[in-house]
Amino acid sequence: MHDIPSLDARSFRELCADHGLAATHQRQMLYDVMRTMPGHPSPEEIYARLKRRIPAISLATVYKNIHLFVERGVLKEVSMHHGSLRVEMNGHPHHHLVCSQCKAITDIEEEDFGMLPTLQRLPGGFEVDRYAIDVIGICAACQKAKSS
Amino acid sequence: MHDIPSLDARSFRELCADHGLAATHQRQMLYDVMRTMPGHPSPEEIYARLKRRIPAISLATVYKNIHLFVERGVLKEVSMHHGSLRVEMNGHPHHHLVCSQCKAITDIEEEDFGMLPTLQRLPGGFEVDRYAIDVIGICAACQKAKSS
DNA sequence: CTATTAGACGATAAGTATTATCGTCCGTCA
DNA sequence: TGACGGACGATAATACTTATCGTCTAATAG
Ligand SMILES: [Mn+2]
Ligand SMILES: [Mn+2]
Ligand SMILES: [Zn+2]
Ligand SMILES: [Zn+2]
Repeated sequence: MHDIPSLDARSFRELCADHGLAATHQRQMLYDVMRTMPGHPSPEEIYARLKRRIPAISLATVYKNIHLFVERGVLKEVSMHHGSLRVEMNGHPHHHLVCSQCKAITDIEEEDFGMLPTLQRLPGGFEVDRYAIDVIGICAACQKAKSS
Repeated sequence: MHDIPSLDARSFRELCADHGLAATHQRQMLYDVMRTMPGHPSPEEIYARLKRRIPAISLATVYKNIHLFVERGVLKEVSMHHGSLRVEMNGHPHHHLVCSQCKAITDIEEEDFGMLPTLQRLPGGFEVDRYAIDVIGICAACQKAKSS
């Protein structure tokens, strides 16, 4: 278990430049906080942490910039099965195990997953970017709870 | 283009009995309205149609019974990429093409899709029910719009 | 037949998540 | 040193959903 190193200002500026964004202090702190949160944290959770670094930050700014990051392709949205906005901080290509009981979401790396469906042709010329696969089922914890 | 035949009261009673639900008039009309709506209609859209048949119906009743149908397995929830509750009325096993530009969602039948991923083993004994696959990309309309 | 009771319903208040608005501030560049 | 445009924070507003509660209804027990 090693800490995720902080992104330095230089690389963050580059990241922003690449995506046509102004590199503000709030954005860098937001991005950095998100990078260090595992799983798929909610805007509120992100906001709570970010506030420790920038007490004056506003929740609206969090929402605005998460959306901005998603629009510009810095982050991917992964809003399924939650009641709120989520973004993907796991950089590896991966999919999700979704427990239909407790709604828990677990990452599963693409390489641990088996083969991808090989799609030959698509209706009306749909241009594929990627596959997002949810494995719906019951997690181990909920199985145990049910059988008891 | 042929109309979807109305579900008769007898079969609806059976359906409800199978799932441990009281077969009320409101529920039958709700189910019947939903059956005849293509795609993934929102609660509001369903409510609007249902109101024509039962002017006194309440939106709360729509929500309550959609949730009930989902809980009891009469319907499947498919809340991805929308800002609101959606259920799947397409009975065939299928997946979705999702345009990342305009957010349009199109069904794609499982058999038209290619093979399913063959999952060997699952982390910690997750019990698989089904796969929900979203093909993320750009729809034909948005491609045309972009290139123009 | 009543009386009882367990949902089911409709109206509506409340709650959550999200977005829009707006006044202000700050860094960049003429 | 202004002027400008984008970003920020506060907060009002919105959209969606759920909780509450009084009433109704259909089935059941007496
Ligand atoms: Mn993930
Ligand atoms: Mn569908
Ligand atoms: Zn679970
Ligand atoms: Zn599109």
